[in-house]
Amino acid sequence: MAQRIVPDVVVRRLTQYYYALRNCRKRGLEIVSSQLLGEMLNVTAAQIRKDLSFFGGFGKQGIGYNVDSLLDHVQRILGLKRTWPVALVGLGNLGRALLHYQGFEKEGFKIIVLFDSDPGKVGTTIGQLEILDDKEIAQVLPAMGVRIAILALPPEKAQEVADMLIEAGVRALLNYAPVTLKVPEGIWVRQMDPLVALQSMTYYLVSLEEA
Amino acid sequence: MAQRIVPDVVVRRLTQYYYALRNCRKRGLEIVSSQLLGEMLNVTAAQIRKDLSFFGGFGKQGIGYNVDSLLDHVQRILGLKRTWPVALVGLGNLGRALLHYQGFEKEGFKIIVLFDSDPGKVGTTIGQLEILDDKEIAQVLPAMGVRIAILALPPEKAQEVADMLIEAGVRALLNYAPVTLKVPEGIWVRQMDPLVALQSMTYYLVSLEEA
DNA sequence: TAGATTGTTAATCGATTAACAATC
DNA sequence: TAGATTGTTAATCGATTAACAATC
Repeated sequence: MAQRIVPDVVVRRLTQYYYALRNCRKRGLEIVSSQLLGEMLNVTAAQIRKDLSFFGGFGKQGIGYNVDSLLDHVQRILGLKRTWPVALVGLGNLGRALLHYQGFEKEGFKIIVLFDSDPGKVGTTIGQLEILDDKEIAQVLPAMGVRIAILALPPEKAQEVADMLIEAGVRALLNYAPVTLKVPEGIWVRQMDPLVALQSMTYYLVSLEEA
Repeated sequence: MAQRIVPDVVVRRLTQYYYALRNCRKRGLEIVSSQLLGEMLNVTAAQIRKDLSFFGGFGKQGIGYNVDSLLDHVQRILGLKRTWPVALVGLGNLGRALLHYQGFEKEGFKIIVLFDSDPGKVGTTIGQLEILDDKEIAQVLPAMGVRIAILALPPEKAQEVADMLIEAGVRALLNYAPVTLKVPEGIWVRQMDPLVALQSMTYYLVSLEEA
């Protein structure tokens, strides 16, 4: 069956369903209805059923969804049933904090290679990993099968490094640099910019004061 | 004139316009058209005009928008013409990296108070700031007029701390903990979860392989 | 004046919600 | 069987885009 095109907003919600379902499992629930799942996530039951129907019929009429089975399907759809090797570029304060964050590995994202441009850092080792020079990306990365990179570097360097990474086979970028990256079709970028997030909330704080 | 209700998606795009306009100014542009702005941001010119029209008419027919003037308007609308005091909760690796990040202060967000629950950290000082105990939030925060808090703490504690912060006057939460916070109407949360971001990209990586 | 570009209205598109037949 | 809940279609809602009169 030809896969319909799935809106990105649905894919993003699917990650929420994934966490909600794990929560159900932790609570010992065997069956969950779209109703209950919706209450957990503040979305309508209809939306959950609609979203899931993009990928198949996973429930039973009159019953609901088997938590384990649906969780398994969602994991498979999102590609979470494997370990993804990840490149981390930039080992300043933020980069090092990300490297030490346990959550990535717990969820199957394993940082296997580090890059930085600072000659003072290149060649040094953190844990098991040596910091390589940015310039080596083209040389070492393709053989590693890395499709995901985390960018934790200054905004001036972000575009240049992104270009090199994409050239070396990376297809998904988690970008902490406050820059809108220009990437070709077929490359995915998620922006992790705390300033943008704050600056869109201050709008509401102002209108709060005025009210 | 009664302010029409502005969709959140418009507010978020406004932050993008803000950065694009700064870019224009840096490049020495005096005037910019919706066309050019759109090209810089990969949105249509019509959308930019529509978005701006929520707030007023800032351009001149036949000419375009004055960069300085529009930038000024956008800053005012977003509440970026002042300094916002910020509370930071959680001083693990991530919290400390955020504290040392220069970008916040440059953009007018000043971290003025630190909280943590670890007795080993409470009472110690980073830079000018002493780390206070989470339990003191209710006591010290209200007098400070802090409306914005950054949460960089373990998921188990996030909801509890969020509740205390809101009780103490916080209205906007930048949440790095991988938890969907339950907050009352009128409180804004932006989720900064790298795992969710990665997990929604792997979906596309999988379909890439299958293609 | 002629050309350009805004601000706004109308048309289109897509996403969300409601409704309900199918069925467990 | 009666009650519950899915999967799907149709209705609604909202956001984006196109078009164009106004006007610089």
